[in-house]
Amino acid sequence: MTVRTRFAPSPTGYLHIGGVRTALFCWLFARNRGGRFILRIDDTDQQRNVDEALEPILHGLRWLGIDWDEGPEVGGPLGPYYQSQRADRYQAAVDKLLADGTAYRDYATTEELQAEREAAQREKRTFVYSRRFMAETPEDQARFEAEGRPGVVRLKMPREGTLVIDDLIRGQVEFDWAREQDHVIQRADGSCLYHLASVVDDHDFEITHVIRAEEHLSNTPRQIFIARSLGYELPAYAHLPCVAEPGSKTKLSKRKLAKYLKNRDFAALLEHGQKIAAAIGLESEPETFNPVIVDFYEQVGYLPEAIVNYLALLGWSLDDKTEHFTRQQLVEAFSLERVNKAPASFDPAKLSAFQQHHMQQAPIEQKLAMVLPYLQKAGLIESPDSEATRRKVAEILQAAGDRIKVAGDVLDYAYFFVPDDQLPYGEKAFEKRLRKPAEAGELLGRFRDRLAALEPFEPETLDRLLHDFVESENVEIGQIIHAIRVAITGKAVGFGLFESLAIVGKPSCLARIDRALGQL
RNA sequence: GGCCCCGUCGUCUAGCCAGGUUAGGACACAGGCCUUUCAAGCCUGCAGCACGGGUUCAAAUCCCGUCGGGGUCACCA
Repeated sequence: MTVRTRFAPSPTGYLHIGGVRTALFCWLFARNRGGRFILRIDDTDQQRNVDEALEPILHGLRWLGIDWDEGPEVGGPLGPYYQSQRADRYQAAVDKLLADGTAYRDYATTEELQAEREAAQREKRTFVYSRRFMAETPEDQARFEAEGRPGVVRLKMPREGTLVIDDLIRGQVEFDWAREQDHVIQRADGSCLYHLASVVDDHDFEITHVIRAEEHLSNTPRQIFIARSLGYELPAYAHLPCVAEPGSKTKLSKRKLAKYLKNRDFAALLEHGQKIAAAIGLESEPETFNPVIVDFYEQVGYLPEAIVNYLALLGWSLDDKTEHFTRQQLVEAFSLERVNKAPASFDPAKLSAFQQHHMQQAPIEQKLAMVLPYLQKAGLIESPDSEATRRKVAEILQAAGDRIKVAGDVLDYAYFFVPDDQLPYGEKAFEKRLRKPAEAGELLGRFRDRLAALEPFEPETLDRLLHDFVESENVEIGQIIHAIRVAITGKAVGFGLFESLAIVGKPSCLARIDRALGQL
């Protein structure tokens, strides 16, 4: 039997980090078993523009390399894959349920239902609908309709016995049928609700394993009831623990950004992103730019491999030591048996660590491709295709080594691209390294003259030059080196000074030193 | 509140099913080394079986209870 799994997002306009973890596990399981991964769009309740709201979700999944074998844009033999286009299938199911007596037409008003619910609460008993307005005969139906009552279709749930669900992750879970509600499956206007639609689609799409978040565990009895009533073979169920807030066990939510900002690591992650967004002129309001949303990571220049690796380890592990996986290794190693039951909280610091690790592994060519768009968007380079630009950026990347953690970090090195007369100086650094030390100006002036005569202008020759200089001047290297760095880069920190000077080039180095000296 | 689920360092986790480990790893944090700065790297350290009973020669592991946390209780998905 071919394994078939599905991920069923609603078109909400964004891809949530918790949602993508669910999608990833479904995908990994299908790929591990040589099966198919299906994308289904749960748009039964959508008024808005579905295509527009779906686009970021499809884009995010693609970016992460979570590809689907059937679904939007790729089609498939069992489509359509949009619930909004499958109304006839749901109607057929409702008709069958009605005919078999496992569902009924109900004419209770919202108020009447609410009254029953409150009464039950007062008497401290579990609410179950009295079925007072259940139409058992065509006569009942005619009467209720004559009264002008709106009718819906409800499930006629069993009122005794227990259900045992064999969950692949949680083991056997028991429910009392008597506590399950007669849920509405079809509204008065004929539209069908999620539970009915989901069960019908899982059957039609031949889903073998329903892998989803824990929040659906308590929905499972009614879905099993529907499936059984329709004579469907049940899929296997696997309920994943939820992805929780940083430092908590509560489900991660897009809306609680203000709360998460109290977490130091989370705040640092967002702030880092905002700095990059600002430099490339990207809007960064929380609706769209937010570490709970996958887009954020693409926008600031994370590696999809790093996100996937981190997310895979949120609730799953292979053993006691393996942490770093390639996509292929994950596919080979993944199994539902090793998924945890307890919620796993999202740790921004650990995500960053994975990003750093994967970035270190990335070849320079890949980093170059990642980084060029940022320089271009920031207006620092004209064309990313120019050979001279590529060579220069590659040199910077080489010299920067591990300092560039996300692609957007390349903007920390904007000083290699700005015109000499527009180089911004860090005020504190300039004060400390150039203005305050009494000898800094004179020393720097004399070093400038040596620099002017240097040929060739390379890291090795620069290194020798400076060491000769400090020896002949009889000063400590610390007395001059910081002054040079600030004069050339405007900053107190950066990668190797000699590489920096060589990349800036002799004419610019001299111009920048002259300008700094002029401001003392 | 009812029902369901869960509980090992601050966080992600290994170990639990088949009882015997100095309870292992990673991130974070602290200190050190390296060093022209910042990173990186290397070394060291800090820190955990929620609690209480029971079973047993022996319990993180099996059983019972308590406490704590989470999910869910829609004509949302």
